[in-house]
Amino acid sequence: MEYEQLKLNNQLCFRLYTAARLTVGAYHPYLNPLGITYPQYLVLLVLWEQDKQPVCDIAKRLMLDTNTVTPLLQRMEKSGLLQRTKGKTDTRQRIVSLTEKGTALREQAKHILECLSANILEKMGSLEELATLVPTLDKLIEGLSERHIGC
Amino acid sequence: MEYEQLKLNNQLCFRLYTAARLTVGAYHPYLNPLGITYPQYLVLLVLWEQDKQPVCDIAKRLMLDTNTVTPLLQRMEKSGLLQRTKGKTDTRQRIVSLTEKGTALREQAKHILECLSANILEKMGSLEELATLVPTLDKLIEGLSERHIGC
DNA sequence: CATATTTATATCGTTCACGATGCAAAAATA
DNA sequence: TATTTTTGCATCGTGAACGATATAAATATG
Repeated sequence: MEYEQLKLNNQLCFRLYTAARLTVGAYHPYLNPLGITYPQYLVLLVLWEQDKQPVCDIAKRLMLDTNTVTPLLQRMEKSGLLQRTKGKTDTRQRIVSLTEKGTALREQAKHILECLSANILEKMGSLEELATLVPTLDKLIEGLSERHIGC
Repeated sequence: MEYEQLKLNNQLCFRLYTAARLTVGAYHPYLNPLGITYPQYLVLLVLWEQDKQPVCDIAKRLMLDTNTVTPLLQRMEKSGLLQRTKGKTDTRQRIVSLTEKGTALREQAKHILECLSANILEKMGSLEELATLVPTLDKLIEGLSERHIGC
């Protein structure tokens, strides 16, 4: 079977790609009413944990480059979720801070994961099995993230 | 811990999203020289398994909608990898068939997975561990794919 | 102190994803 | 057969991702 490896069903990456797409899609019914997208939700998660971070730190946290994060933040600023102010010690930096609206969303987002979990539990039977993915995904991510994002 | 669930590190979806991004990114050094992107590679995988399929079947196989697949195929047609001809029995259909160029790429793509595996093995230590992801990802995908893509 | 390098962010172009919508052909139903 | 519904594909708009490149400020080096 010379081309056995070239079968779609033999490819882990396709599964990751699909699982990620579908999982992000599963957030849509919950995020759409809040007026945010999944990547925007990720930014909010980071800022809810700690407000007032430079673009760079947010990017590092999300393992994204600034050329992805900057426009994302600009859109979020335009929709009133956050503000970007010039850094004081380092004027190159842009400090991102939540607005009231951005802060308030936390309350509404609090139950998303519960709802989602219940939803998936119903469809998959078990949540524990999903939890087993975590350590391996973390190893994979660590192994693949060796491209040094500057900062 | 009222907001414990809203911590980035507690979220499986973020891991899937990141792992998928990084894994697709790992294909880049191999696909870029061939002049194709990862989604285009997926289309080729499908067509290499079976040539001359309607758009719909390809979309179903990749679990994507036609509004994603159609432009993808159009770009691939423009770069000479495939052709889209009107179906004979059903004139609504567009039958997608590989060109010589598209067929020939299979030979060059044959070793990508080996190289990639070696690469990841070096960074992660084990490939078996990655294989353990597969059944769980499949269950997750099946659970989440209940939105009926027409066809 | 002057120059070179690095760093933080931004801009641009291309390619996905995907919701919404449109349209013509096929199939189902009246 | 006439009409409705479904199906297969396409188009449009928006928001990511990401490679390449630019710019100014900070830092390192001469």
